Amino acid sequence: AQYSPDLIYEALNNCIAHQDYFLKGYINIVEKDDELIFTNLGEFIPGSVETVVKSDTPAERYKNGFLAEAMFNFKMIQTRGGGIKMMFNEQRRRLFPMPEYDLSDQRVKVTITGKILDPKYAAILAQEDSDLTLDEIIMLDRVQKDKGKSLPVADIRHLRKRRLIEGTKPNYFISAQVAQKTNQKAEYTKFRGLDKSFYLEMIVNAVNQHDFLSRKDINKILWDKLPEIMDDKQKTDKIGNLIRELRVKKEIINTGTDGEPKWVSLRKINESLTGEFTRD
DNA sequence: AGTCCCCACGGTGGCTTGTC
DNA sequence: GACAAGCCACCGTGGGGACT
Repeated sequence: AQYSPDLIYEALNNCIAHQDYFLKGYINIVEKDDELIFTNLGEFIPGSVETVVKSDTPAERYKNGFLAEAMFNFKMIQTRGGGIKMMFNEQRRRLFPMPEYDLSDQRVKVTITGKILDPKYAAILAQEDSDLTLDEIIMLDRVQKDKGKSLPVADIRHLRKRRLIEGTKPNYFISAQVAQKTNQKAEYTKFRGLDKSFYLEMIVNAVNQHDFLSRKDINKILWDKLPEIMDDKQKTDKIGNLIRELRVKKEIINTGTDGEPKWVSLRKINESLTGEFTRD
């Protein structure tokens, strides 16, 4: 990728000379796909990254020589000697995800991603009239990384109020506002999914068009229409719930077995019955 | 015969949203 | 702020097919 072995060695040398908040010890730098992962045994003195980023403490107080130097050497930042907050701002400038800190197990682990994860996240950062605070960007970063699962309720409320995110737990996603501004409407629809009534109608129509449909058939019909953010399990559950709803409403009925279902349209059965009567 | 897997089915609890 | 409604995820149970 973009980081050469020479740069890594140089960074390592500089790291050892420039540890401020890291205890001396073994420093590991791993380059993986488009990520750089720094690991260093020791304690993170400021306590939490949050306090550093959110406080208005002068940058130099929380300067982290090791990381800043390494990032400079990796050409990830433009100037030497920045603090932790600057790292966040640099990632912001490049429309990349925020640095990921893991402070568990008596070590400091920082993951810097060097690529755009969610185009909508990048688009919202790139907006010229964007008035986002760094806090908000960090929140949005959580949404692009884990659909906001790790965000406290207050943050979710805030983002929703600002119309930066939509969706409901556990499927938050970055809002349509951005999608419209950046001509990503089709992409947005794929993410948001469609009305439930649309899915129900699709099943009913499909069942009407065939003698019967297996569960696999129904899966195949709906799978690509469901939001991209859903994983396989969620899609399976979702379709199961849809089928269940139609069954309860007596729109469809399973004429097969549980193991090998054959879903048929009840309306169609009724029509064919009355049809036979009227024909003769 | 035993095991594994898929799925239906009914039930339920958590969460969000809308309404009053 | 209370309440209902809707949606989602998960559970246990059990039938049935495929495979060994």
